[in-house]
Amino acid sequence: MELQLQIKMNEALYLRNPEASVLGKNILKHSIQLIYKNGFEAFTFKKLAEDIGTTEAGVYRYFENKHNLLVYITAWYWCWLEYQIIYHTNNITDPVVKLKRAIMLLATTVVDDKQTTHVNEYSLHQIVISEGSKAYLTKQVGEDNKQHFFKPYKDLCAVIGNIILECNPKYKYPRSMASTIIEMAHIQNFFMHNLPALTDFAKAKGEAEIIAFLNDLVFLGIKKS
Amino acid sequence: MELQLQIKMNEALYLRNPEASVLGKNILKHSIQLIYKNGFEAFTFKKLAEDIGTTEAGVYRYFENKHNLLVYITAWYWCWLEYQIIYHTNNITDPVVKLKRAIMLLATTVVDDKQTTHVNEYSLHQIVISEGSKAYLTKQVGEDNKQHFFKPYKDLCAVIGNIILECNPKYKYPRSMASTIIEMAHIQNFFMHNLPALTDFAKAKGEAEIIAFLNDLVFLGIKKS
DNA sequence: TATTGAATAATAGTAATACTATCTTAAATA
DNA sequence: TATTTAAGATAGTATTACTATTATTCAATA
Repeated sequence: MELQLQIKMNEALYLRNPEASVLGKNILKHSIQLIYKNGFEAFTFKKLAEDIGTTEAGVYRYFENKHNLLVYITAWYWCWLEYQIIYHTNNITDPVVKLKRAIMLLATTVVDDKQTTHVNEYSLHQIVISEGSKAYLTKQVGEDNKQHFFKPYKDLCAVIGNIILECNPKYKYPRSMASTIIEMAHIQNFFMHNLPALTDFAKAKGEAEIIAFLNDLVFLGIKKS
Repeated sequence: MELQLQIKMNEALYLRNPEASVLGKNILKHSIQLIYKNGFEAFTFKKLAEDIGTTEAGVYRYFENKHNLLVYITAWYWCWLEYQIIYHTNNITDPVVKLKRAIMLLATTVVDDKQTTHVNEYSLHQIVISEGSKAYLTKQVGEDNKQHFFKPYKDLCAVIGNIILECNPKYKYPRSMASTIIEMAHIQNFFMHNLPALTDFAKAKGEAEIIAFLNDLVFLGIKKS
């Protein structure tokens, strides 16, 4: 049996649902490829269209602009990751073990998930690391937020925040700690690979060390006194 | 006596030293104004030139492109901040007090420094919060790093990392902890103002709470066991 | 079978962006 | 005074980020 994991996205993010047609799925697949390869700045709908074998106008029928497409694919990633975390912590009772598992999932290089043929999760994870924050670091963040573009990120943050509260119901900053873990899992990874002087991690065994650092940070930080 | 604080910047960042001429200083001043007001995406050399009363070509004689200008002004900020931290922790002997002071300086809204007439530190601080990471979140980060564009950030990180080591010489992640503090001082501030669900801070007494959170994070994290 | 409609393809066009080039003038310096 | 240097003025180009229009395909419905 093969389950098709379908993620329901905010309709305000697109003009036409990209997961509901062949062209739409191609737009997602090739966007992820191109942004991963050349970065978001160099990414244009024209290049994307050429890559797919359609026209610029074709892409514009799905997404208003490339910013919304970036928000879409990062939001998709947060949804997917929340699902992964809930799935992999499902019947764990100890919240400490749960939180450790969540941190591991956040900080580990993702392997491509065959359930979603039109999304390469590995590339998408790398995009979230390098380009993810550009989705909200804009002047329109307020407008975008009103349209609930960032709900998937907030939901993930809430899930992790709640595990933190399970560990220590008296901890005062569960959501800030959660967003710190999420951001740092990515930023420390980026620094390790690109600006290693900002970290204490060797590229070789990098990920394990990032996880150790985050575990240290969290469990010492939220410890009951 | 008025001391003129002169910050010596990496020469690879500019074509002509902007701090050495009236036009150059105007470019810095008005860039900061415009980027603060409209964001980096909407910022163009044409608009900047119009704002100053010069021509696009005039601006291009100082900076190769707007990316380098962003790197320049953020690097300037890191230099300035490092100076502030060193100045304000100068004759403090207790490293814990030192570190607290540094965190406060990192997380507090900056007041404009009258010593530097062509740089509005308040606006620049806001730019570093909202646009700062775009300086390194690019495909050229490797190239830029080879030219030492990010040295000021690394130096600041090293200064804070060393204070951390003074507090606990055995702590394993001084640099990652330092970059975490720096990044989080800004990101939590951004989230608090724009995506408050990702934090536990009320806009009202916000900054004090961010400082409390960071202190918590750091001092529990680096405590000798 | 004919008709409709939805998705897509093909083409064209525009304003703005991110530059480069060249020429002139004005000021500073040797 | 001659010469270098900075700045101003103007023009031009390829690319980007769109919008608009028309034509084609194909499947569902009357």
